[in-house]
Amino acid sequence: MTTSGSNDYATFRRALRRCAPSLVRPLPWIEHPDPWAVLVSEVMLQQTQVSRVVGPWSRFVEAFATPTACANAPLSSVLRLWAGLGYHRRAKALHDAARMIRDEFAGVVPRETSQLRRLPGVGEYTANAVASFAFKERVAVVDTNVARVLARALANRPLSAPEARAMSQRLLGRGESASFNQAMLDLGAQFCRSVPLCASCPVARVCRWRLEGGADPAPRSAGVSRPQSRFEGSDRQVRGRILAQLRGSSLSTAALLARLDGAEPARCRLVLDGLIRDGLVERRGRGVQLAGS
DNA sequence: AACCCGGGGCC
DNA sequence: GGCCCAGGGTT
Repeated sequence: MTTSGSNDYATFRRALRRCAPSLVRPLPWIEHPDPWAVLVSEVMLQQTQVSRVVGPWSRFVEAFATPTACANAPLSSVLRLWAGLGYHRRAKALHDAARMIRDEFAGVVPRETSQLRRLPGVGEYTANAVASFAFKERVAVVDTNVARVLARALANRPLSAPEARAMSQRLLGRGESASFNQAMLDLGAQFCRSVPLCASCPVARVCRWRLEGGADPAPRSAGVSRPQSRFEGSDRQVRGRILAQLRGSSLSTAALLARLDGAEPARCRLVLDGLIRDGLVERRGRGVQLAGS
């Protein structure tokens, strides 16, 4: 069988380390000294491109410099700072996480992945990312970018998520983890993209897919991210419109429905009920407003 | 395992 | 129009 030996791992590790300095992007949360600021960035970056996070992240960490400051604020304030990011349940989860940090962790972001995983909205990826980037714990971070790099450069075959995690931990070796993880993310984001840019890729000379050929071993997000349903005409789109309206001001239900022209009122009411169930919106008299106003 | 959750950029 | 994006939670 054509398994890749430890030699291949060492070769790739060296190549990555050599080009890592040229890969790093000047993003404000990289090497940021405050674990809270790192946690905020990682939650915002879930399924969201880097370019869309920079502005909201800066405003957010300025408004809430500590978990306790965020925890003491109403959810409505957090939702207003979330404008432009989407997936608003993340905003509530982060607010709830801030309250858990305040109440159960003495206001200090925990450093162990097992404790980080207890925070709402923090899954395996985010826990490992915070542990590595904020606390320099020796854990491998596997997101859609890293999974692509592993499948193409090291395996040259599709990888399951568990396989990708195991490979990444092995590739990490004993070296310092934060710069390794950052280099893997940057490589995946800038060269080993969904549509790869092999001609200019700095590790093309040690890439198994490049050397051996064959079909792309990492089509459609390398199996780590899942395909998403259509957005146009979806409930998600209506949810976004409702929250955009309520970010401006509280509204009577009638006024809200009038501002959602194009969507049937019956469906809008159901979507609104969903937002209330999610704890993002609350009723007030005959009207509705952002929760925690 | 399948489904839900934003929204803009890109082809 | 379809695919992508520093994923996580619920059923």
